[in-house]
Parts: sequence; structure tokens; C-alpha cells
Amino acid sequence: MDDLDRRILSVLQENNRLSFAELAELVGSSAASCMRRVNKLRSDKVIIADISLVDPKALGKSLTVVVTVELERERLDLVDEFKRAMRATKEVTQCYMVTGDADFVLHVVVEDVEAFDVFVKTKLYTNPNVRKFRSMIALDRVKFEPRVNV
Amino acid sequence: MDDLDRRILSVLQENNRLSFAELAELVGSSAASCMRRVNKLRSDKVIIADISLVDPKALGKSLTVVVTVELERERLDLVDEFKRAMRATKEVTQCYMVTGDADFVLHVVVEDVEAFDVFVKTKLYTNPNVRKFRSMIALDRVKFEPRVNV
DNA sequence: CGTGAAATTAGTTGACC
DNA sequence: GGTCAACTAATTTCACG
Repeated sequence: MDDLDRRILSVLQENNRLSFAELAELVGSSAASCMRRVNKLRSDKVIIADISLVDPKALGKSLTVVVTVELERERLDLVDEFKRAMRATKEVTQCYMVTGDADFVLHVVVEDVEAFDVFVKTKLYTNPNVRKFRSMIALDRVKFEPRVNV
Repeated sequence: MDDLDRRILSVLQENNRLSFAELAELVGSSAASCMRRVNKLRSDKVIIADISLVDPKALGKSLTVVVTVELERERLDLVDEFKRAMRATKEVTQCYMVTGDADFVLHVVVEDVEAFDVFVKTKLYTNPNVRKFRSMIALDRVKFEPRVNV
């Protein structure tokens, strides 16, 4: 993982549909080198996935809710159990374990408020590990540019 | 935007590196039809972007902080002003306007706590629109599968 | 909208410096 | 690591039904 890898990742996090020749031009290298590096970054799971980002506004029915969760956390294995449950729940598109006012922050993406109500009732109220949660309904996705600093 | 478009978007949100032949196979259509539709979805900005997702853990230095923000919101134009500021701030990778305990939820991605401190001082403390904010530092990105329901 | 063929471009491999 | 050549595969355009 050197500076060239980092420049490659920086570009691919904005656009992964460039040809290796175009990528090489942008990062100041050769197409062959870029291909080798990108393939390695993919097989090493530094690049987790290659996806299209879809505009929810273009589709109508899609509700995002940011949920903060506090756990009953005397037992560490309950934290792991909660993580597993979140990974297995399709409505949860993002989940972070955090410090501060909450233990976890979830992004829940559902069709509408009824679907969110079902989610809350089946995944949070019925979970004895969950002491408390707060829901913040997204009115506007002002910005969405997932990336990490490289 | 019909059911086939939705199936296409559903696949591309998981993997955008399939050939049109492979995509056609998965959604039950022809490669030519898939190509026409995908190109239209891109030009219509239903597909906002095509990107690689990078694992922050594989890179070391990358700190994510979820920040809730309350604004002084007597004036609606201050909300727009704040949105513009967030869109223009590179450390903010996600920004949602929400109902509930806060007015906005931010995802701030920086190198380390020092860089977060700089962000807080230059972008939040100095912003007279910001009444209050709370920071939750991400200890673990348990799940990250950005998508919308289609 | 689907098919198939042709032209173009991109991805991949291997040899070489 | 860079370059070149050769091969394979994908994309794109077009004609046709």
C-alpha cells in the first residue's frame, strides 16, 4: 500500500468505470501497473465492493431513518450478538458502534413509515439487549459521498 | 421506470461490474435491453455514481464521527445555507436533514482526532447557525451497504 | 423489445527491458 | 515497474423482425 495505491483508491471511490488507461492518466502511472494494483486491491478486500449509487428521490418510496441505540451492555457477548443481528437485517444499510450518547448508530432504509414501524417492533422492541433507541427521520439526503481518506 | 428497471437497480447496487450479458441473465432480460436501460438510468441521474467501496480498516488512519447538529432555525434560509456549507465541506461524507432530537446528522470522515478537532473548530464552533452539536466517534463500522429500496 | 452481426474499445496475458 | 504485442471479452452501433 503505497502512495500510488492511495491515489488509485481516491479516484475509484469517485468513479470505478474508468478504463485502466484513463485511470493511469489520472494517477500518473501506466495502465498495466494500474490493472495489477486494482486487481490486487480487489482480491485483498481493500476494495470491498463496486456498486452503483442510486438517487432515492428518483424512485419515490424510500425512507431513511437514523436510529441511535443504547444497549444493556453488562455483557460483551451481547454487543457481538447485536452486531450480528444488525448485519443480518436487510433494512439496516449502515451500522456503527460509537462512543458518546449512544452505543450504536443505525441507518434504516425502508419503504415508508409503516415498514419502519414493523422494523421497530420486530427488531428493536423485541430485542431485550436494546435499552433505549431514538429515531430521526431523514427529510432530505443533503449529501451522500461515501468514501474513506486514503 | 418499470419493474425491470427496478430489478436492474437492485443488482447494480450490489455489483456494477457485471457485463450486460450477466446482468441480463440475473434480471431475466436481454443484454441489449439492459444496456439501453442502464445507460438511460445513468443519463437520467437515477444512478448518481458508480464507485468502489473501500474498507477503512485496510487503510489504518481513517476516523468516522457521527455528529448530530441543532441549528438556530428561526430563518429558513439559514437551513439552506447550512446545507450548502455541508455539501462544500470535504470531511462531511454524508449529511441528512432529520426530524427528532437533532436537525442534521453528519458523517465526518477524517484522518484522526486532531483532524476532527480542526473540523469542529473551523466548521461548527465558528458557524453562528449551529446552536449545539454532539459527536459520536465510530469504534467499529459494523455494516456498510449503501442502497435504496427499489 | 429482442436478435445477431460488425466495429470499436477494454481487459488480460505473456515477453521483454 | 514500464512497454509492446497478441488474444479474449465487453461495449456500442446498426439492421432487421
